[in-house]
Amino acid sequence: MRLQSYLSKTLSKNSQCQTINQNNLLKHLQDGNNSPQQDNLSEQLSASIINLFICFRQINATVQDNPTGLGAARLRLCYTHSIAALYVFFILFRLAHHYHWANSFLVIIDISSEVRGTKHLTWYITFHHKNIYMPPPRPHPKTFAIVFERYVAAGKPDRAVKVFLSMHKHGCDRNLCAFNMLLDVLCKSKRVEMAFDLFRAFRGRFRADVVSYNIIANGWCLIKRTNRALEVLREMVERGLEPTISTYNLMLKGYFRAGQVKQGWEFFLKMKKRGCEIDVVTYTTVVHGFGVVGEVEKARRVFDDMVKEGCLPSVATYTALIQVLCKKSSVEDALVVFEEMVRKGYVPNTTTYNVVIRGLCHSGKMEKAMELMGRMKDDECEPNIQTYNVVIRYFCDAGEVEKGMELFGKMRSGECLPNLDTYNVLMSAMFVRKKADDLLVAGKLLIEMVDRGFVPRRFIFNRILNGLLLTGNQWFAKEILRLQSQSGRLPRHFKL
DNA sequence: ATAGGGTTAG
Repeated sequence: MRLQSYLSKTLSKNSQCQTINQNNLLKHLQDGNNSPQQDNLSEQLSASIINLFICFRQINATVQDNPTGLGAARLRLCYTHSIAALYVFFILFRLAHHYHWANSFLVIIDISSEVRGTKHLTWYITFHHKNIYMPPPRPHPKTFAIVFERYVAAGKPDRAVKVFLSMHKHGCDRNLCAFNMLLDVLCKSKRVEMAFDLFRAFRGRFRADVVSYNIIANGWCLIKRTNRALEVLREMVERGLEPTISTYNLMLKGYFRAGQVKQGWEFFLKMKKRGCEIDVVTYTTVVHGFGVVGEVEKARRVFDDMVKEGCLPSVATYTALIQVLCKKSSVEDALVVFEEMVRKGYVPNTTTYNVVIRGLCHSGKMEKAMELMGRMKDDECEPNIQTYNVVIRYFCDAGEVEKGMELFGKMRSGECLPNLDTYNVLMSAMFVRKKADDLLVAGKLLIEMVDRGFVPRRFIFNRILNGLLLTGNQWFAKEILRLQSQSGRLPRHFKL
């Protein structure tokens, strides 16, 4: 039992864990009910479990000291080892003297639904409420936002509504805030009609405020129905609610998104004429809006105008302009603006860098892109998952899989861990080359990603299997097949 | 506690 020896070793070494009764934990592992088959755990996974174990202790400790500030870095770590996180959660759950805090629940619900779908969501909430081991008796309101979102993403919006309506049974108020969160989740998933019906039915009861109206108006804008959004705004005014600057900004954004550039521009002029306090966000929206439809000159003009009118551009405004130039003009022009902003004392952030780096990659200037990536640290922003994914993708497209792998190696050892996309890009690149060694590497990547709780698509498995069988690597093929069956991704009617 | 500008390939 490798896991057990791991645990006892780490527990005796790590002072942070000594508050936990080792015997208790080991006994739990021995009777093993309810826990995943621990014999099948790979070494790496066992190590992650330990890591997670420590994490959860720390999360709970942190929350105890300071309920508002979570150990964000620690939390992020949990997300990269979803399976291990679930496992640890349940081990701790079974310990009589251990209890989870509301925030741990929040994290675990989020993780569980990512890995297992919506199957256990209701169970979690019910359990959360009833569990006598948990002194802070009410779930964090944010937990509900996550549950709403997961149900809606799984195509079960009515379940989300149901949970909302039964919130009070789980120890949480059905208040305006929760109502707005539900509306927002529905709107963001483009189920605006449903949100609107709900809104109309309950707006009196929950005393809908500016935020509710903004959410609904924004929802109509998201599905490009600006007329409906406008109606909502009118209604809002009729009911005596004063629109805020963000109300106007979202309307403006809606026009540009719907391709109604002319209306958008007129709306902007109207805002000016009526003496709205136009802010940077407004200008940024317009610059970006013109950019999307390819009106480089107009975007530039607005950018220049704003300074004259006494509104300084922000980093986001610069980012918008740079993106416009990358897409519709040339990377060189974009770089000029980039350097100009640096000269003026702005500090580009990760998004700005990502835009420039993407532009450079797109026009084949990989060295320059790498140079900028190195520069990011000087500006105190680290490359994030998007940065890595873009550069790796373009390296792979150019057939330089090694360079992609090099970056991938950096990711694994650093703060920024690969996601599903990263794995997919790299593995696809390996299939293109069809080298026997590549297939081995791809196979290892596959094992690693399953370990981390990602569920690879069926065809990825099949491709690797085909490749391995063609190159005569029967043994490895068998391993992969076993993995495929464990992830529930076997071909239909297939028996091992 | 809830909304609110800038990043994603073909």
